[in-house]
Amino acid sequence: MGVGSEIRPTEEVSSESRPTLGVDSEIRATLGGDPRGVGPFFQSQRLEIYREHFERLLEMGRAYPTFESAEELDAMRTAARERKETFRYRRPDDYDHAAATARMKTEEHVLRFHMTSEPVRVVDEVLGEIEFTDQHFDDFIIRKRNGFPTYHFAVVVDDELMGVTHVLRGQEHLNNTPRHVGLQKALGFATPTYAHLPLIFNPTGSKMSKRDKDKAARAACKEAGLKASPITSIADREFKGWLKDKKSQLHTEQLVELAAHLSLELPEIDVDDFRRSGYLPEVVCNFVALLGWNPGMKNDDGTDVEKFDMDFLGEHFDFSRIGKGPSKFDRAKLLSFSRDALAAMSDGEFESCWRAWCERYDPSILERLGDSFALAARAAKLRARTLKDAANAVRFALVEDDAYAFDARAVKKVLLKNDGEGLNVLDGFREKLGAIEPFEPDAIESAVRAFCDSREIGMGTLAQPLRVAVTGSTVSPGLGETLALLGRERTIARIERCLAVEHKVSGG
RNA sequence: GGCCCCAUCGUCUAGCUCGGUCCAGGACGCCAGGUUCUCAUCCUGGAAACGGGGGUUCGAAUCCCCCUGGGGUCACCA
Repeated sequence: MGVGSEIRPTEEVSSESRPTLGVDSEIRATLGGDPRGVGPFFQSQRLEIYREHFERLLEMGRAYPTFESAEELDAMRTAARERKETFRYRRPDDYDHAAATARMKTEEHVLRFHMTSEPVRVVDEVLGEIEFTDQHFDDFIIRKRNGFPTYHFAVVVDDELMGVTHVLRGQEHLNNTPRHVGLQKALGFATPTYAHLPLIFNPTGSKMSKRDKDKAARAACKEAGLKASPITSIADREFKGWLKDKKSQLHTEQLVELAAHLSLELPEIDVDDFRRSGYLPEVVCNFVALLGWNPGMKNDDGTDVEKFDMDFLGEHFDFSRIGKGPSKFDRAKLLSFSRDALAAMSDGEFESCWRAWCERYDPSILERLGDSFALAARAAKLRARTLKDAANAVRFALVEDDAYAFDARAVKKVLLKNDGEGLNVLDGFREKLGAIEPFEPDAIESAVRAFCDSREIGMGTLAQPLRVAVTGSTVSPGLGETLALLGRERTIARIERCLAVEHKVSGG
């Protein structure tokens, strides 16, 4: 969801960027820097800026070089674990700064920040005051062997230079805060206001992560026993590497294609995933805001205020009402919010939203519906939980007239029962079809009603056989809408096909 | 394991700051009815929670302590 992430000016920003509530596009638009002089936004281009601050820290003795290899550090960690101790890198008591800085001129090294043992008090807007006392601070790395700053160093410098006053991030960053504060103090920077937001979990209880999509896809691939890449957009070699490395990620486009190939529903994680799944952006915003925050207001009918827009959020949002505990992402409730929002739209609004979604994600729907799209939108609106889901309501109209199957139970119950009463009624009504004018929902329903009245039968006695005849199932939108959507020709064709096919069944 | 954070129905939460109006309210989901040509919608009703134990108090969901539970974090990732 991007909530736990920070948008950092890293080397990887362009490939790994996540559109987070529209912020990303702005940042990308100014990658080279902006009029305030805060850019450039590529770490490689900022190295000179960082270098200056590394120097300062080095001079005041708060930064120092260390020369252990990654393997040596690993060994030290393992040894510490065996002694049941937490591994902490601390500057040796006999550390000789002059010697070390001389040595760093010729040897590969990393730079570490020397944390003092002075307690760090963090004032967090949602958690309150937290004191990180113990001497458990370690001297963390601020510059890697390759000369690039680590995240901890980069955030602190970048935030200062960008004039960042408020840092909102996931609670997973809470333990990093004393490091950042320590760095800020050493560098003489101001400490921004911190607000650590509660984490969001999957219904299973695991942390919601952008890697979840890869995880799901990987599991499906293994399930299917796939050894080689099934699609051209993923090179075989890349595919195999991805299968093996649990931390690797494919591009969204590749994942989407792979999921389609496996008929797998990818979990929605990024804002874009939700859009693809047919959720309105404003609904997602509303829902996510409600995870961990609550306006604490009542509606006139005594229910809680839960549905609101960005304006409301802008006016009422405040840190003090943010929950402290993590929350699980409840798909069912999101779906409910989504359905309500779609249903609350005018027919016209829904039609254009759905059309836009189809254009972007499934143009074939547009082609198949053609001029009937508006009618289909009307039929689908009340039945759609998401824009993606909308097509299901009118699925019957998307297939060829002889390509849908008749549900066996429906046929038995609706058409064949009572010596084929359904088929007889259907046959009787078929003749009336030519006379309905215009062939639109209201007129069609009137005709159905009139026919039933004249025969003194209930609406259902005709409606259900008709529905099964033209859709193959007992479920569809209102009868008028269903028939109108197909049009007169197709309706008649479908009824005739049904009568022909079922004749054999009932005869046998 | 060390450190840090958290703890009300299955889920999201209101209530906790200023203890009594809370035998705990709402929403989603679930169950049972009703309306309707099916589905969906809509309406009515229902089951469902203050993790446990100690305090403080006339009185605790609300304050304090302990336990338990959940989570986060311990990288030359961000």
